[in-house]
Amino acid sequence: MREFISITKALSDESRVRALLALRDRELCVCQIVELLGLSPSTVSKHMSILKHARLVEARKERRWMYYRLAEDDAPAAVHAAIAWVLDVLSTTRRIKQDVKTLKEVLKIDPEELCRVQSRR
Amino acid sequence: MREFISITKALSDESRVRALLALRDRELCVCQIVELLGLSPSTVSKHMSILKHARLVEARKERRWMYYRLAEDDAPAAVHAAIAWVLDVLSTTRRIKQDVKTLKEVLKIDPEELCRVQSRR
DNA sequence: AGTATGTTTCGTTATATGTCGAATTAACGG
DNA sequence: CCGTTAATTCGACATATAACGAAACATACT
Repeated sequence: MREFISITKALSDESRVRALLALRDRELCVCQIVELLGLSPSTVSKHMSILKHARLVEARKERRWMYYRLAEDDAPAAVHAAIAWVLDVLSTTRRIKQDVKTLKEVLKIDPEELCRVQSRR
Repeated sequence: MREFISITKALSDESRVRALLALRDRELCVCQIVELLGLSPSTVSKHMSILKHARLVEARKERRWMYYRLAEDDAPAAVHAAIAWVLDVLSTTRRIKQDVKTLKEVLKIDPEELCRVQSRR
């Protein structure tokens, strides 16, 4: 039950759901998610840690960057079912389709360049 | 997206999830759910209205009683998928199995008698 | 009409959550 | 080492949520 509630709580915020769906096709580093959502790095970091505690995403640190990706096969069955449900229900919504477009632009920018731009704001 | 978040928010509270699962096999009136959850009638009423707004449950008034039941076929696909997921993940948990037992006892009591007992507390 | 009963709404309170900016930590580059 | 940079943690604030009891509402019984 605890595990289930941690999943539904994680999925009960629009920004977190958008972040989760953004990881559909590839991993992303925090600054890329910051760019997509338009939130502060600290807020995004908090969101990602909530998704991670729910085991919906996994993380990997490489050099200075933290990469997040969707949960893989070692995650609980409840997590896989949740992800499948989210993808099924939301992939075709306006908001998520817009995010796909935005992401395409974000991915064109070199991550180092992206972080540098953000730190100047 | 709005619809989806209303579903996940509804499912992000343990009492609401327990109430939802209690409706698995039959409709229940508010006083029966009150008895199961051990919360005040006003709190249970609020919970049920949140489940109803998310379209996870439907309501029917008969005489003095308000009966709630699981959403039926006319509900959105996202709702059905959510209910299927919840049932699949939680039916076998300790808490829910205990609720099934408690419910069996509650159902033995005539609803009128149950309400009378509650109003004396 | 008047009273009892089942549920909901309202007002209040305590706790939880989302957000930011500042401070801190971790990793790299000179 | 020391400064730079990416991310996280901390502290603060505003808003949202879960809970209750009191009041209001709706229905039935006499």
